[in-house]
Amino acid sequence: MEHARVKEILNRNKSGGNVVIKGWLKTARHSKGFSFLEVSDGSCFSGIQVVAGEGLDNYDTEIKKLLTGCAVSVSGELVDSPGQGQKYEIKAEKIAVVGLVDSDYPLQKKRHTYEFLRTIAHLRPRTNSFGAVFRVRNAASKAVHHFFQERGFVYLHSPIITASDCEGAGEMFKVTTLDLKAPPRDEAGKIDYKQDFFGREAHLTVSGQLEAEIAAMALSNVYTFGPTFRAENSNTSRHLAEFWMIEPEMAFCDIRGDMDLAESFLKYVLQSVLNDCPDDMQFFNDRIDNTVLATMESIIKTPFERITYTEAVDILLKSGKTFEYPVTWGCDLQSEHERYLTEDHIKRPVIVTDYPKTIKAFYMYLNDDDKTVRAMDVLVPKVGEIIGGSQREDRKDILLKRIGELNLNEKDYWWYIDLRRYGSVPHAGFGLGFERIVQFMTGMGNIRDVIPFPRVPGYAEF
RNA sequence: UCCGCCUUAGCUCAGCAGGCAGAGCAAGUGGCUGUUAACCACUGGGUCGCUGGUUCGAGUCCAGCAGGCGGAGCCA
Repeated sequence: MEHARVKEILNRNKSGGNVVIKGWLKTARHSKGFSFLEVSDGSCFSGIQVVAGEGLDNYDTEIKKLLTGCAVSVSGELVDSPGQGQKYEIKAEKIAVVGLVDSDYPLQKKRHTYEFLRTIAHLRPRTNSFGAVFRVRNAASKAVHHFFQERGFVYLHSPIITASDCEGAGEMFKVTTLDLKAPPRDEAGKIDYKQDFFGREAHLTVSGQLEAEIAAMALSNVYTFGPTFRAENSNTSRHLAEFWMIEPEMAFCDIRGDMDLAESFLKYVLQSVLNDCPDDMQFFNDRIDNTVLATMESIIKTPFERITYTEAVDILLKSGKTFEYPVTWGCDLQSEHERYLTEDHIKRPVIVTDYPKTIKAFYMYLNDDDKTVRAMDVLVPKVGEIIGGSQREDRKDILLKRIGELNLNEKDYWWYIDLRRYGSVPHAGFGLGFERIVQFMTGMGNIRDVIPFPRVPGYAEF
């Protein structure tokens, strides 16, 4: 008899019949003559209570000794539970002990700190919190693909190793097979990367955007969703050295279409997670952050505010608030500014557009004022910037001028410039850190707790 | 990288005025016929982060280092 998942059993509309489940004990309560075992298989937030009586042939030898964490296979009858707190329970007819635990099993029935659980990342998926996090992460991931697939976007696998050092977004990890103790040198005494694996310097990708633009110029609408690496020495609750990024790119699209896509994307993913993981989301709302459900629902319902950078600066100047970093037109918006805009002033997500060209990347579309570019940042309460995007500069002469102004080397961008020579069209896209959105939905304070195995400066265990 | 706080049993934490190292949970043993972080009793469990200093005496005071956390910068 094939075994059932706990989720399916709990969703049944009536008890009765024989079931087989396999899972791990969340807790075991032993009394004289019988035991209650709560078995979880990760299929949903809740486990199911198993009642084991002393009539079982291995009751004295095995069942009585079961501890939290033991793996079991249970077959029995699904019955209505007379106790409080659960609809059904399983009256065990046979319990096979599949895997015992040593007595130093670190997970207990009480609350653990997230700091401690990070040190046992191989066991933390078994906790309520992390089970819920990973199910929500999965649901969000599924929603990302569904959203784009339903709209005819092509999933593009952009490279993880890149030899172009022109991506320009942050510090990169080097990829090499050279002997670091004695690398080959050229005549000037510099490391000779011609002898390296790729015949040139190579790095882990910091963005798939430029490759996504290539694909968009043929397939019209594409998206990437893959691992991304930043070698920055960032020690914060919002940064990882390895994270997952989503980058859609649309041909024949301007900044307005980009904003529309970003807004419907966020709403879609949030709604999908609410639909797929109601119990997990209820848990986050009850135990982690009692505003997550209300915030998500209001984001889904309310149109996002849209303001320009210039308007944002005005709002900040007129706010009467003193910020640690003073606001002037031309400065980059700091976390405190973004938070004031989205949390205090507008009180919902806001898309800020048309930033000064001096604080944005070379590839963003230059406005007619010659001062601002068609960039857009989506700011949400609590997290701040969750999406950053832009309409891309599709005019070759202006792109070349911008590359010159920023003292970049045209040669490094030869293929990117080529795209502006061969059938160039207006196009736009954005980037989104996947963990940021999972953080936002779950209310988890530290980004290290929404990815199974976090990589941060000084730490890559597991 | 900068600023601040923290580090005592497997976990969460007390401890003070510088004078024998504590509790709850977990684990072990026993008890209990419906539990829900079950309950009751008993037992075992410690390099008080590391190094140095002050002192008759340091978990406690001082310095340095390491690790963790929070905030900031960089950024998604």
